[in-house]
Amino acid sequence: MNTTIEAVTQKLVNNKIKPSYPRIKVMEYLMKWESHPTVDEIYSELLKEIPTLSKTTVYNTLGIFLERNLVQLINIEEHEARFDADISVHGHFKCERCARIEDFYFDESIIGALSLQNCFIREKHVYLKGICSACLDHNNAEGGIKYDSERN
Amino acid sequence: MNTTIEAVTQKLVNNKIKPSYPRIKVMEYLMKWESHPTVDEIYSELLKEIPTLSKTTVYNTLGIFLERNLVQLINIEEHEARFDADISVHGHFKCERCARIEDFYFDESIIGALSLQNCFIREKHVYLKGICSACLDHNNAEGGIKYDSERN
DNA sequence: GTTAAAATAATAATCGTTATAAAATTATAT
DNA sequence: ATATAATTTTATAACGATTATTATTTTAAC
Repeated sequence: MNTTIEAVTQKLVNNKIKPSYPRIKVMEYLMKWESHPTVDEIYSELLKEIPTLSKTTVYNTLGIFLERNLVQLINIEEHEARFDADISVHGHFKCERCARIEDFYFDESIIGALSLQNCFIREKHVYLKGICSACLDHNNAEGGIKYDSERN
Repeated sequence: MNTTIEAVTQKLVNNKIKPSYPRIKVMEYLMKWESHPTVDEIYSELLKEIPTLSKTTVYNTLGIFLERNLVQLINIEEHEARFDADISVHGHFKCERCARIEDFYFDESIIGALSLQNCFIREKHVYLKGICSACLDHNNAEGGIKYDSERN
């Protein structure tokens, strides 16, 4: 993914968003670090580069990006909005132990079937919670709780 | 589904939850009306029958039910926790127009595949947003916006 | 350069939820 | 039965993420 200032600027301009410095930086951050950051993470990280930045601006900016469908809102935990610049339909797995969020991909035709015929579907969200393989390994090494690891 | 007081009481007792009146009523409400209510909906509805009820009790009760895995938390809209007494893996479709939430079922083996090998998966959540068929019909009758209705 | 529009920042308000502490209820032991 | 302890419920306050409001700054138009 091209995350140069020019490319990000172009992306904003293409979507009729005036490419102000804060906007460029927020988008750049989302594209560069695909960590599904919270507002606070974005804010405190960018504050290092933009000392005058306010959290309101981050909220406003993300609101615009959502409206224009440049990012998607990830709603895994109540009271913790996260943002993803990858707007393709994909799933998120959150590890309850290390809190990391992993992307995963699937054939999106599998959902939205059956009873939902004749609906207009705008958004598809899939998320899982559990313990990631790395944390399972640690847990097992320490002789912790026994979890059934899932094999597909 | 059996939603008599006795059956609900039994359900709580089986899960080592003391079957107090508020708890029975909250569970009964969730089982009877499969509308995925918010805390406020549960609270204001039950207040009619239990005038001394406090919202804290509803929160506490739902918290216990979540812990014991008697209900699941539905996280479709930020700032609007909803609860579902159907803990089977199934999806929710929320109509952006009429706000109704429809259940839908799918083969759960389809998610959690691929990259998530060796993870322990505790929860699977799938939700969609869009316009339901009824609202699409109204919209079309009124000559509103054109949506592509989805046919699977 | 001056004026108008837009974006940003600072501040306050809102609202769902959680925490705390008091009151009421229920269970236990004598 | 009654006193005591434990649990549950209630009332109240606190919290924190988000939103609204207003002022300030920046950008664009003339």
